[in-house]
Amino acid sequence: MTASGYNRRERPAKPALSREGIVAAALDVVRREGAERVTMRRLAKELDTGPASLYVYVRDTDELHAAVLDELLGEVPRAAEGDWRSRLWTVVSTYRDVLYAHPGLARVALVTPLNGPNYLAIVDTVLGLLAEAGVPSGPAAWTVDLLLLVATASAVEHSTRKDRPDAERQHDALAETVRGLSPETHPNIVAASENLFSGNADTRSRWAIDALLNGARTTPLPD
Amino acid sequence: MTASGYNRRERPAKPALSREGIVAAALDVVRREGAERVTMRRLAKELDTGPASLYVYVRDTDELHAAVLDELLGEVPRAAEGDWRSRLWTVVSTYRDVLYAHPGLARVALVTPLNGPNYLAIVDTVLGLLAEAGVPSGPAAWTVDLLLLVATASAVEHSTRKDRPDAERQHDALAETVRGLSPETHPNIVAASENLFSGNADTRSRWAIDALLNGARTTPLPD
DNA sequence: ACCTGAACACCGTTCAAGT
DNA sequence: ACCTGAACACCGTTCAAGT
Repeated sequence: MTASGYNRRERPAKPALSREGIVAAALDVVRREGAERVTMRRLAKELDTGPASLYVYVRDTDELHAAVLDELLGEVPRAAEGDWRSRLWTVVSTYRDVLYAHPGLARVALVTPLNGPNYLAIVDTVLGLLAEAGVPSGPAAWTVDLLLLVATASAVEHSTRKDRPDAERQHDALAETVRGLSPETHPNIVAASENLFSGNADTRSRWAIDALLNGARTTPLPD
Repeated sequence: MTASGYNRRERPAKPALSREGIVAAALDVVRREGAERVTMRRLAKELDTGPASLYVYVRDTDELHAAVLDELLGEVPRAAEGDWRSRLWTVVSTYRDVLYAHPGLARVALVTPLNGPNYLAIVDTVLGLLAEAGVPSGPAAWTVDLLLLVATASAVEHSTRKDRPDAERQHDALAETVRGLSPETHPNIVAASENLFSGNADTRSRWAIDALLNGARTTPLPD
C-alpha cells in the first residue's frame, strides 16, 4: 500500500485465480504434504489470497477434494494385459492403492458421489470386465458399486491407520481381547480365532473380490 | 473465587469425572444433538470443566467415539426369529441402521478397530449365523469382516449425504452426467445405465449381502 | 496425584465492504 | 462483476502451573 516496490515478489506474478489453478495447487499440496493439508485456508495461503476467494470457484472442501481425487485417478490403468480376472484385479487394486496413498482423500470417495472423467472411465472399464467375467448385466451394475465400495472402505480402514503410529498397538489390543475371550460367552469367535486375523490386506482384498464376483454371478437381482 | 455463594448451581453438584460419566454425557449429546457435536470441547462444557481434563480418562476423540458407538450397538439384537438368512439380515441391517442414525459415528467404525463388548457380541452372532448358513469356517472369519465393512461403508455413504441437503441434487447431477455420456466413449456405462441407479438402499444392501454370502460359500481361502 | 487454564495451531464458511 | 479482510463459530491436543 505504502511502499510501491512491494508488488515485486519472488513468485513471478500472482496468477489469476481459476478452478484449474486451484485444483493444480491442491494436487501440489497433496503430493508435497498429504491430503490432510489440503484445506481452504492452507490453499489460499499457497495461492497468495484469502480463503474466501476460493469459494468463487469451488463449492466447498468436499468438492475440491473430489476434484483432486479424480485427477489422481488418472493413474489407474484403463486396460491391462491378461485375462479378465487379473485385469479386474489390476484396476480395482490400483484404484484402492491410489486411495491408500492419500488417506485424507479416501473419505471423500465415500461421502460424495464421484462423477469426474477418470472415475467414470474406471466404472466403464470395470463394467466391461464384469461382462467378460460372465456377470449378467443386471447384477453387474450393482457389482461395480459394491466392488468400488469395498475398495474404498478398505483404503479408509487401512490408510487412516497407517497414519497413526498407535494403530498397530490398537490392533494388537484387539487380538489380545479376542484371545482373552471365553468360549462360554463367545463360542464362535473363539472357534474362528485362527482365521480372524490371518492373511494380509492384499490377500484378503483379493479373496473379497473373488467372493464378490462369484456371488454376483450367481445372485440375480430381486424383481 | 470472590463470591462464596457462587458454588451453588442449578445442577445439584458437579459430579466427579470418570470414564463412565464422560461416555454417558457423550451419549446424551449424541442423542440430543447428533454425533458431530461430540467434541472434546463441547463435552467439557457439558461436564463443566476444560477440555484438558477429559484426556485423563480418554486417549483421544476417536477412542471416545468408539466407546459411544459400542454403547449404541447394544441396540443390535443378538438373536431373532426365523431362518438364518432373515436373522443375518436383521443383525446386519440393524447394525447398519445404528450407523445410519449416527452419521458422525460411522466414520470411527472404519477408522479404529472396534473392540467393545457389544461389537464383539455382534461378531460372535454373525459367525454363528454364517456357520448355520453353511459357510466354511475359514471363509466365515473373513466374511464377517467383509459383511460389517460393507454395512459400515454403506452407512457412511448414505448417512453423510442425508446430512447435506444438496446431496440429492448432487446425485441427480451424477445421473445427469451419466445420461449425457456417449456410447462411443463409455459404451458399458450407457449399456448398463438402466440398472446403475435402480433399487433403493435397502434392496441393494440386501442383494449385496446375499451375493457376498453366495460368494463366501463357494470361494475357498487361498493357501 | 489429580486436575485444568491458557495457549498453540489450526479449521470451514459467510458477508459486508472494497476495487 | 469480481474479489477479499475480517469475523463468526468452532476444532484437537499439550503443558506448565495450580491444588
